[in-house]
Amino acid sequence: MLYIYPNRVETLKLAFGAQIKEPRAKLTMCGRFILTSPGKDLAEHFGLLTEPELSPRYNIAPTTEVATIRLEPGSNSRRLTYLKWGLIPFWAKDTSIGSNLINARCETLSQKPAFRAAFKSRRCLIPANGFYEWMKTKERKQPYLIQMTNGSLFAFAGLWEHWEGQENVVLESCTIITTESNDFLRPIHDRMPVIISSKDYDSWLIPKVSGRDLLQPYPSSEMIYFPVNPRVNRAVYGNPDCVEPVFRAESDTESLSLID
DNA sequence: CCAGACGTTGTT
DNA sequence: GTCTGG
DNA sequence: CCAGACGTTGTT
DNA sequence: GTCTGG
Repeated sequence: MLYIYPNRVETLKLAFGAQIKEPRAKLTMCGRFILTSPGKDLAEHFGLLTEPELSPRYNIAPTTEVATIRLEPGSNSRRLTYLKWGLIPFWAKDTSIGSNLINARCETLSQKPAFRAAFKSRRCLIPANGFYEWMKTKERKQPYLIQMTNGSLFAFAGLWEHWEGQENVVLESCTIITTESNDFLRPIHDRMPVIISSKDYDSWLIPKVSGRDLLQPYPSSEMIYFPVNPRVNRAVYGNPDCVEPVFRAESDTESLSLID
């Protein structure tokens, strides 16, 4: 029909009536994070009974399995399990909706059909040592890593779901809740993931508490961010140099050079 | 009543 | 499953 | 979140 | 532009 090779972009613009846009310099939302602490540290931080086997992950992407902390059914002990990132509601006919539900707005959790049930009774914590945001310029997408000032382990507020497909296929999945940004991140973006203070872990996980009051922007004073190696842009690339700080030249035409 | 959506982010 | 739109 | 695909027919 | 896969 209209797919002609050499001038593919121009052809597609014609095909889809695309407008030519000038991207603006602005950070986008959290859809990628890291978990690098050893299992021993997670066990300590979350009070796990057994020490999990973990290898550091420098580029955790949607649709992959992520480590989560949930309450053991029937008890209040915490357990680490892996869930697919991208929530699949129990009523979904197939799993394709999941990749759209990697985040959930905290303001509407109790109204949205996709999250309402999970918000009542299926909460989790998602351990992380940092998350990525991207600055878009005309030339490139520059990733930034956002962390606690001391680089320590923390936890996103999450929800999870149980889904059953045909032939006994069972899938458990999760989503990360977002809220308005704190003062530190607001100038560059108006949303950020909800981070739960360690003193509030039980309040979040035990669903008898409403939990609404915990879904606040985390304090600015405890956060830092810096530009990192753009190799992290590829979701399949997971080497430690993802978190390598880079010095961003003022001019877009200059290449990036490493600090240190 | 049935059919179809059910979500976020970002743009314009 | 449950809500909205027709 | 970003990267990469984005289509059909037929045949080997 | 918009959807899918990671």
